[in-house]
Order: sequence, then structure tokens, then C-alpha cells
Amino acid sequence: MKRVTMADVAKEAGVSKSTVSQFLNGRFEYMSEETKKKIERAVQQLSYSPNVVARSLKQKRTSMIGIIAANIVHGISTEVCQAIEDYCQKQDMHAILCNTYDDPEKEKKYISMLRARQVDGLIIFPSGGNQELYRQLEKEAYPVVFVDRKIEGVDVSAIVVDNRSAVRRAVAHLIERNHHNIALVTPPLTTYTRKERLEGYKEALKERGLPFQDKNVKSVPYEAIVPAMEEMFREDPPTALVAANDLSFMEVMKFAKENGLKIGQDLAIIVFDNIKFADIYEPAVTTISQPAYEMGTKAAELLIEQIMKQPVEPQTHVLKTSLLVRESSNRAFS
Amino acid sequence: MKRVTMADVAKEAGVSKSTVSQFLNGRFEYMSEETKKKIERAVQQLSYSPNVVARSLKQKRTSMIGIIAANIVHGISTEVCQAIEDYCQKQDMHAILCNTYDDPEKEKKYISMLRARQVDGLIIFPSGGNQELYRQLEKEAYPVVFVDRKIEGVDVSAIVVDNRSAVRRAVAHLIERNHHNIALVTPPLTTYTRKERLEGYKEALKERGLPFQDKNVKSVPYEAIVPAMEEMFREDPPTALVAANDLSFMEVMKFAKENGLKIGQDLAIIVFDNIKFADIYEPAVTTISQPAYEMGTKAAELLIEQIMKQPVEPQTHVLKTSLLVRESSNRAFS
DNA sequence: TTGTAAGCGTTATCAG
DNA sequence: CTGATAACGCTTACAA
Repeated sequence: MKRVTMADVAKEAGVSKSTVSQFLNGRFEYMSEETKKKIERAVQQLSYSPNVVARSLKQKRTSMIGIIAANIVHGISTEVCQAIEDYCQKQDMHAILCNTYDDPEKEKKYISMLRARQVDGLIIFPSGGNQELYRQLEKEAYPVVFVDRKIEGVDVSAIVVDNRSAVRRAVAHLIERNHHNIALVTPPLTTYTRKERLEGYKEALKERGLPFQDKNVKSVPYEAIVPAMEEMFREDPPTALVAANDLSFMEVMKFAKENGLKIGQDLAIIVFDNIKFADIYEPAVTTISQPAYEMGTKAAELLIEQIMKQPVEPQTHVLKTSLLVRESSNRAFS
Repeated sequence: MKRVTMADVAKEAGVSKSTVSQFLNGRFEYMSEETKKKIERAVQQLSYSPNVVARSLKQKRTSMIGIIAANIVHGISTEVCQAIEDYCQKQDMHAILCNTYDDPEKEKKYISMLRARQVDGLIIFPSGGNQELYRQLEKEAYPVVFVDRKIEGVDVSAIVVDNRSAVRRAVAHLIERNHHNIALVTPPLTTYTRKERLEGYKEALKERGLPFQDKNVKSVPYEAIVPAMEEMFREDPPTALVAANDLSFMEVMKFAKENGLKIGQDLAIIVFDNIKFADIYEPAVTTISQPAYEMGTKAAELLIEQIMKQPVEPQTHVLKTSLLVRESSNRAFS
């Protein structure tokens, strides 16, 4: 399986390498019909396909971007990545996906590895633990777009959602249904996103004159959610709860199931995230739905724009979530 | 942001490019401590990082593999891909993921694009629609591993699961609980996997002396599942059902919900696939669980082996699924 | 309209 | 132990 190169094609067609190159790059302007035909035939005959690596070396563009995902286990990441890939494909670009499992060290390693591979730009779900590095990228004007999370003090384009107002609205919805004892369950407040969601929760309570109670907020690692909830429900149990993302929701449900709590009845629930089975669950789960596909598309669009005609002013896009009221939250509490 | 190259490092260190190259590739055997130090310093100073593209061109290895996934929407693909990536990382390889949405044309395009990018090998969830191409790859001894599906008459390594016996066991389990009218819902029988699952279903019935009824098997596109089930349940409704994958399960649940069918009570259910929320569903869902992570790891392992010391005899690994009996199927039917 | 030749940033071969 | 020098396969001035 010796690879066939442009030289082979040139020989076969009886022209020079550069002519073949012209042909392949669609620069037909000054090319005789005849040469065109000859080359075409030779390409066919040898079933030649150009070596992108060689081209990249010369052009200093790889037509590849890197995606640094925090954790592909979150449904949202999968959707966003899919959108990015779909968009890239249309632009004849490709994406290489790396998963940091939210570990800043891995993030660092991946970023440098991707740069060594000469990717044209990076879409990052930033772990938040590499301020230095982010700033470095900014300084170098390396094409980067942050997704899902923003980083204080780093001025690069970012695609986020209206976390704060979304949660505010969700909690308001619960209050309107007579809930006064509303809990929030979230992973540790290590990210922008999570902090914003908590803020939204606080704002809603304040707005409606309800007291903020420490015991009603649990921000602990996933493994610790069930025990934390056990404590939370020991006395004065909340009648409604907001899960700050899909994974914490799973834990909440585990707790509910173990304790025979009827969702929607004993406990109203709203989840921040697109849950695949929200509709078919019994009762159907009210969600704050994120425009994941749009987030990905927008991110890719912004990045590719940066790549093409840099520099571009960094811009933050705040996309809108929607509160999809289903059965788990819609019953008036008495 | 002019990139710093090996030449720069060489100059800075006062040695030649080749020496720097030696150094970077850990060929210290004949290198004086002093030169080593000098180069080390220069690298640091210029914060040099090698250009992988150039290296790839020279070495004819990119340390990248391609993954051609049929449809990342299936939970199984995500898990498998994750495993592949994790394994690759350990081998200092990287994966570029492409999603064909089960379209053979796209599959073809992606395969050639990845080869143009000189990936060292390919892990494919084959759509089945490119026999020609698969055989071509085989002939060229291009490193390939199929995952999830095998292709008749194409002799390349494959990682699959025991689809047939798994479904046989699942149906037997239902029969043991007194179900005699058992349905199977599957997407169209376009893939090896789906055909095998149907076979398993048939075998189980036969084994237990139950008649195979055409009306109890629906193999239609996802959109058509709900209507098909409406017809199926119009008369002599089944009391148990096997969903051949996660997506058809979703449709089944939609139907059940719309028609007020109580899962586990009016209708026992078993799903072929790992369902994230199987445990927390009410009732918890019995699944045939696939060793997705293992599949991915094994596939990557096999591929990398092929890449390193080809040629390797093609081998098919059949991994074992497990029937995780939960509440949706476990009630004896009377 | 087409060919020549000089890179792109590495690695590999072989002298020294 | 280190350094020239020639690839790798392509693009791109510039010549012809």
C-alpha cells in the first residue's frame, strides 16, 4: 500500500506537480481543457487523494479545531459538541474532542497537545482552574471561544446562557404554586455557571420576600448528594426543589426513590438541563431547557470567524433558556 | 505570535537542529550533559513546543485515529467513544470523531477525509451500506476495527456483543413470569445487531414452544413506532415487550404514557441498552446492559495493536451483556 | 498556460 | 557525541 503522491499523478498525466496542485485547488483560470482532462484521468486512475498533513505544514492551517470539554457525561456537552461538529463539517473543518473530566491539569495538557497539533482554534468548556493559561491564550490572540462558562478577567468570546434569570424564573414559578420551602441542589460552586444559578435562586426568594435558608442549599459532590438530602429532609423538609444540572438531578431522584417521595406530589422538581426522558418520566419533569445545539453552532461560528479574519472583538453571547413546565412542578401546593 | 521552531532552539542553544531533535526524542545515549542542559534551557526560554504536523509528515504517522460513529445519539456510542479516547490518551494517540447519522454516503466521505488526514487507523460503527469500501480497506490491510456491528464477508476485527443470546435470555425471563404474548420493538432491520436481536427473540419463543406472531414484532423507523404500537395494542395486546435499543424504548414509553399503560403492571418491559435513568425510573427499568466501556477499550487496543505491528489476524470479540432485572419486568403475570 | 525551485518544520542517514 | 544534508508531500512565487 505505497501511497500515491502528487508526483505520481504529475508523471502519469505528463505535467508538473504545480499544475496538478493548481488543478486540485480549483485554480482553473489559465488551464487548458486538455491538461484538465489529463490530470483528471490520472487522478482517477491512481485513485489519488491528497495528503492533508503535507498541505497543512505548508499552509500553516490544519482545518482542525480542538474541543476541550469538561465532562462529556453531561448531556449538554454531547449536544453542544454535536452541533460544533455539524457546523465544522459544513466549513470543511474537523474537530478533535478532548475530555478533561473537569481536571485543570488535564485541561492544560490537552490544550498544549492540541496546539502542538496546530489546530486552528479551540472551543473550551473551561474548568476555571487555568487562569494563567487562558490569559496567555488571550494575549497571543489565539482563536478561542469559551462555552457554557465565562472566566472572570479573561476577555475571550463566550457563549453562555441566562443562568441567573432562568433559575429566578423557575423558583418564581414554584413560589406561585404556593411553595415556600424550596431547596437547591448543586455540585460544588466551582464554576461560573453554578454560582450564577445559585444567585438566581437567591434573587427569586428575595424578590418574593421569602427567607434564604442555608439548610435548603446543598452544594456537594455527586456522591454526597443523597446523604446531604437525607439531612435536609430530616426536619422541615422542602416541598420543592431545583436541581442545578442533570447529574445532580439523578442523585435527587435516587434519594426520592429510596425514600418513597412522590415527585410532583410530595416534592415538586425542576431541573436545569435538557433531560432526554423528561417527557416520558412519570410524572413528566419540568426542565430549564438549554439551547444546546444553538450554543454549539454559535461557538463554532464565532471561532471560525476568528480563525478566518482575526482579530475579532471578543463577544459574549447570552442565549436564552426556556422553562418547560411539565408535571413535576405544576401542581399547586396547599 | 510567530511560532518558534527547532531551528530557533538550535540557534539559541548553539547546537544543530539534529542535536535538538535527538534531545527531544529522548535519544540521549551519546549526548553530553552539557549539551543536554543547554538545549533544555533554550527550550524553556523560548517555550518551544514541537510541530506535530511536521513530524507527522516525516514519520508518516499522525498518532491520530478516526472514529466513525453511526449515531452519537445512542448512549452506547458516547460511552464507547469515551472509552476509546481514554485508552488512546494513554498511548499518546488522539481520536477524531465523526458522526454519520447512519448515512452511508457520509460514512464514505468521512472515511476518505480521515484517510486524507493520514489517520493511523479507523474504528468504525459500520452503517453497512459500504460493502465495497470496507472490502477495499480490508484489501489494503488498512488498520480498522468494527464496533457494535459486524459485516458479512468483510474480514476485519470486530467487537460485538452477544445480541442473540442476550435477547433469548431476556425473553425467557419474561416467559418465566408467565408472559405469553411478548412484543419486540426495533428500528428497521438494517444492521447486523438488530437482526441478531430479532433472531434471539424468535429462538426464545421457539425454545419455549410459543408461537411467533408477526403482529408482535414492529420494526419501523422511530417516528412510526407510536402508531405501530397503537395498532399492535388494538387487539390482543402483548403483556410484555422488549425494546431493541434505547431510542425505541423512548418511543415505547411515549406510547405507554399516552395510553395510560402502567409499566411493570399492564406491560412488562426490557430494554436492550444501558439506560442512564434505569434505576431511578418508576418502576426501575430492566435492561440488557452492554459493556460499553470495555467495548471501546478493546476496540482501541486492537486497533493500536494493528497499527503498531501489522499485520494482525482479524479477530472477532464477542463481549457479554448482562440482564439487569429491575422492576419493570419482574412481576409475575397472571 | 505550465514548469522550476524554494520552502514548511521535522526526522533520519551518515560522516566527522 | 554532533552536524550536514536530504527527504516527507505539498504550495507558491516567479520564470518561461
